[in-house]
Amino acid sequence: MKNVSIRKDVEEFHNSIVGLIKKYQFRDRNEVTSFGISVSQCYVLETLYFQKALTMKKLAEQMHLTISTITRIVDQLERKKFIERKQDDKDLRIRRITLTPEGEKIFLKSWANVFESEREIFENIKPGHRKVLLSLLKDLNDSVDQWQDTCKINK
Amino acid sequence: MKNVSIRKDVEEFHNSIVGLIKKYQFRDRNEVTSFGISVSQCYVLETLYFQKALTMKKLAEQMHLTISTITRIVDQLERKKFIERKQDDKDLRIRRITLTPEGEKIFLKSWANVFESEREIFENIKPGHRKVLLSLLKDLNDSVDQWQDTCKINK
DNA sequence: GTATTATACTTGTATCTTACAACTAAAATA
DNA sequence: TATTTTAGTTGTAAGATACAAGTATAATAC
Repeated sequence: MKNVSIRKDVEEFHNSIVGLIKKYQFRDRNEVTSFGISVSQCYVLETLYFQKALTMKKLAEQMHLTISTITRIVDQLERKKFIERKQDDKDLRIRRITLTPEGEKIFLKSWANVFESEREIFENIKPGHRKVLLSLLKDLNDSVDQWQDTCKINK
Repeated sequence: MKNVSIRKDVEEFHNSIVGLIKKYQFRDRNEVTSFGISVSQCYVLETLYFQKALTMKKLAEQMHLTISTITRIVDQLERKKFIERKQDDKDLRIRRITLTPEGEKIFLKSWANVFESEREIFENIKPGHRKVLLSLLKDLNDSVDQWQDTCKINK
């Protein structure tokens, strides 16, 4: 009986998560790409906006992508002059990626858009539930991190 | 003061959502693709498993993709013999997509995998918080739907 | 009852996404 | 100094996605 009910819960959980992912991917494609950058490109700009001068490796970790994938995205952004690759002074293997002023500008523009929709979505949630939601989303993020860590250990 | 605090909340909300999306995409790429199907393909199989004989249009709506994208994914799955396109009896324009036995088999296999990880993630959440999380995730889904509807009206 | 319009889907094309394996260059270690 | 490890790039290949243009069928309009 206990097992059946948790199974139902996990199913419901799964459906909600999958639903959110599909909807948010759809939202991002529509809200971001109108600014001449792709969704992945925007994520990289966002990451660089909040954490300056990251290496390719750090970027890959934060985006949950391989370094080779990051190389391609960074290539695209460099071609568009939105970021710069600079060699590290001490360790010549390392690239430090930084936003250019244009990159910052385009990011803020597209971000304003996304932020506005995020605000509308968040404000559809009953005021009394908002803080709880934020706290549970944080827990959920931690929980996925934890799961990923135990996965790595098993491999 | 009120505005500043809601702005902070929305930022936190945004970060949690983006974090979840990246992590879950990563999870899905790794858990699903080892079975010889891609993530999108698996989503289509899942949708068809729970709702038999959908049309291309219905599939597209549920996946939040265009019909032309669905055509490509369904092409791939048909080539692999995991689904069948059948013409509707009454309206010859309409295709009804159904899982083949092999399609059902491969879906259940990959789904078992995903389900297991979903269970682990869900069980990392404190037991007392689980029901609340489920309920809030549902609210959040509704909220995104609502936002998308108002978007459509404005266009 | 044909002519027009709308619907359901497919195809051509273009760009983005992503990973793996093989490579280069630099640093660390033995 | 020789070997191994680390950081990153490139070749290659498959998938993901949309838009616009096309085809076939159904619905509507007159």
